[in-house]
Amino acid sequence: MVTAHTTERKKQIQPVLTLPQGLEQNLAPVGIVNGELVFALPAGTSFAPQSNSLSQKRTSESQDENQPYVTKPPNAFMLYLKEQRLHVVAELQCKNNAQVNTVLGQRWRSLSSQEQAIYYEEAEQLRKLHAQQHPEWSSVQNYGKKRKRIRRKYYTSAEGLSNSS
DNA sequence: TAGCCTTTGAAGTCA
DNA sequence: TGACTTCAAAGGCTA
Repeated sequence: MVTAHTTERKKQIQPVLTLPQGLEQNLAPVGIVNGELVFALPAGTSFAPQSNSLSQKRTSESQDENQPYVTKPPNAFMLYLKEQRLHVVAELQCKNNAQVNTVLGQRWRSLSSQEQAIYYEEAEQLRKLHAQQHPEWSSVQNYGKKRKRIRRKYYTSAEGLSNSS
């Protein structure tokens, strides 16, 4: 199931879960969850969250253990980071994420509670959706796997098609 | 090439 | 119940 943001919001938020090209147009909405259209993926089809090559890699690693890797749902600040990172990178002319994230942390704290509430609400919906999709999942399952990761800076649409869900 | 840096928040464990 | 730990994103940097 994939949630698409179709409702108007005070602040435009890009979809956190981005479908590979060509797949989105083949989907039909199957319902509405929290005011958002929910799509069902075709049988045997999975997708990867945007820029989630790492998750895809983790999935393949975990498949050795017959345990599909389920990524932790992002919190409100993570959603804010994802949305604003490119703006700050362009603004600062700096791709150092440690520095960029420091700036975004400061900006996050300077946001009004109303502005932050948009992201909290978004994160809450993603948590609920995640809980529906993976009712048995616990964040503890991912402990100890982060530092075993193999990082790849880029991913292809083909990679994005083969993530677990 | 694996892991750190850097941020906030969620969620889990433990005393 | 509070303190603590780990992971979520992300790409440059370091050993």
